Amino acid sequence: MTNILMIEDDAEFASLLGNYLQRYNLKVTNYQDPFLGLSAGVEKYDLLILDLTLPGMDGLEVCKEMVEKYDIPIIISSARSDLSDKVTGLQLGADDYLPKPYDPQEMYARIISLLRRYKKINENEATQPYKITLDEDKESVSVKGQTIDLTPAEFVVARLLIKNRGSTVSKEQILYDSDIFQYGSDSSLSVIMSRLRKKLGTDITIKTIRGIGYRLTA
Amino acid sequence: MTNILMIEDDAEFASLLGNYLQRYNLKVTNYQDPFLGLSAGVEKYDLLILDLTLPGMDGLEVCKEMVEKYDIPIIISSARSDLSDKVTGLQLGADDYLPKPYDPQEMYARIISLLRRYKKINENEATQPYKITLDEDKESVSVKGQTIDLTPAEFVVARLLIKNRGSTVSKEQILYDSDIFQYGSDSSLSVIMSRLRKKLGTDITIKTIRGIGYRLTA
DNA sequence: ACATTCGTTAATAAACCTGTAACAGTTCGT
DNA sequence: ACGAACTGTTACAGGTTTATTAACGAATGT
Repeated sequence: MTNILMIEDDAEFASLLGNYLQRYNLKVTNYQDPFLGLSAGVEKYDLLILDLTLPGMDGLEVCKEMVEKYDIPIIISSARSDLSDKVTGLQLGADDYLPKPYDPQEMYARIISLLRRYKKINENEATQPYKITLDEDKESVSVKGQTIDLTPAEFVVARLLIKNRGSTVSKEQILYDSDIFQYGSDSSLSVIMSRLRKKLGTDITIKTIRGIGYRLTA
Repeated sequence: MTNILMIEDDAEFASLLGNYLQRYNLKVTNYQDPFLGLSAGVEKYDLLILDLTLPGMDGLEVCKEMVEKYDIPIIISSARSDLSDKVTGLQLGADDYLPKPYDPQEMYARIISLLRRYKKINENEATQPYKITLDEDKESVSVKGQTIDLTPAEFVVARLLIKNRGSTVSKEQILYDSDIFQYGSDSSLSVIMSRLRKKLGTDITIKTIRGIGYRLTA
C-alpha cells in the first residue's frame, strides 16, 4: 500500500481523487490546512500532492519548506495557470507540475512515474487497478467502474472482504462484525455469499476456505 | 463540472444562457462588471465568454488584458455587428467570435469545440445533457426542456437529489436539510417521493435504497 | 367566510430482505 | 473409494420497508 499525502483546500475534490486512486492501491490522506499536513508525520508518506492555491497562505512557501525538511517526491497541482508558478515550483524542488483541472487518470500516470523514479514502488505493485472497490456512502460497490447495489447484509460482508482483500475472513468475524445478522448462522451466511457472488459477477472471485471462512482475491 | 466565466452586462440574458448550459453540466458565473470579473479568480474557470458592449468601457481592452494575464480560452460575444471588432478580437487573442443575437445551442457548440481543443474537457463529459435540471429561482425543475412546477416540499427533495445526482441521499438528510418538513416522518417522505415520481415522469428514475434513502440517476 | 393548496396521517397493497429448509455438490479423513 | 461434514443453490415464508391512494386539517389567498 502506497500512502499519498495531499494538501488541498477543496475537500470535495480531494475525496474524488482519493476515491479514484483507491482502486490502484494508492491511499490518499488529505489535509486542508498545510500546517496540519506538515506536522502529520510526513515521513510516513511516499509522495506529496500540493495545491498552491491555499487560503491565506502561499503554497510555494509550503513547497519550499517540504523540500528542505523532507525527502519526499512532490507533485504541485494548481489552479493558477500562471506559468511562473510552474517554474518557481520546479526550481524550489518539486518534481512535477499539473495544472488544474486535470484528469485523475493523468494524475495517476504522474504519480506512478514519479514513484518509479524514486524507487518507492515495486514494479507490479499499484499498477494493476483493483477490480472492486467500496462506495462506502452509497451502500454499494464498484466493479470495474460499474456500481452494484447491495442489500445491507450483502454490503456488510462485501465491505469486510474488500477491506481484508487477500487475507481470509472468518465466518465468525463476518457474523459478529455487525448487528445486521440477527439470527445469523453459517447456513444463512452461505446464502448471502451465494447471492453476493452472483451479483458481483465472474470478475470477482471469492474463495471459500473450508471450515474457516472466505477470502476475496484482488 | 466545467466552470465558465461570463462578462456580460445584460444580467437577464446571462441567466438565460446559464440556465440553458446547466443541463450540459456547464456552470456559468456572470459578472456585469469586468473589473469584478478580472479579480474573481480567473484561474478557477475553464472558459471566458466576453461581451464587448460593456457600459463605460471598451470590451476589447478587457479582452487584451485577459489574454495577457491568463491562459484561458475566450469567446467574444457582441451586439456590435462591426466586423472590425471580430478581426480585432481575434487578433488580440480571442479564440472565437459569436455575434448577438445567437442561439444558445450555437454557443454550446462553440464552447464544446473550444474546450475540446484546449483539452480542458474529457470526451464524453458535458456532451450528454442531463435530463433534469434545477430552476432554482422558480421553484421548479426542467425535464428535457419542459418546466415542471413543484410544491415547496417536493422542490426541496428534488433539489437535494439533483445536486447529489448519482449518489445516495439518506432520508435523514432530506428530512433535516430544510425546515420544510415540520413533522416530517419517513411515511410522509414516501408520499412526497411518490408525488415527485409521478410529476417527473418516466424519464427520470429515482431509485429507492431500502433502509437508507434515495438516489437519482443522471 | 370560502376555496385552494399542501403537508401529514392512516390504511392497504406491493416490494423487498433475510433466515430456514431441502437437496445437490464438494471436500476430507479414513 | 466411502461416508461424514461442509458448502452452494434454490425456493419459500415471515417480517419489515416502501408505494400508493384517500382523507384530513392547517395555512394562505380571495
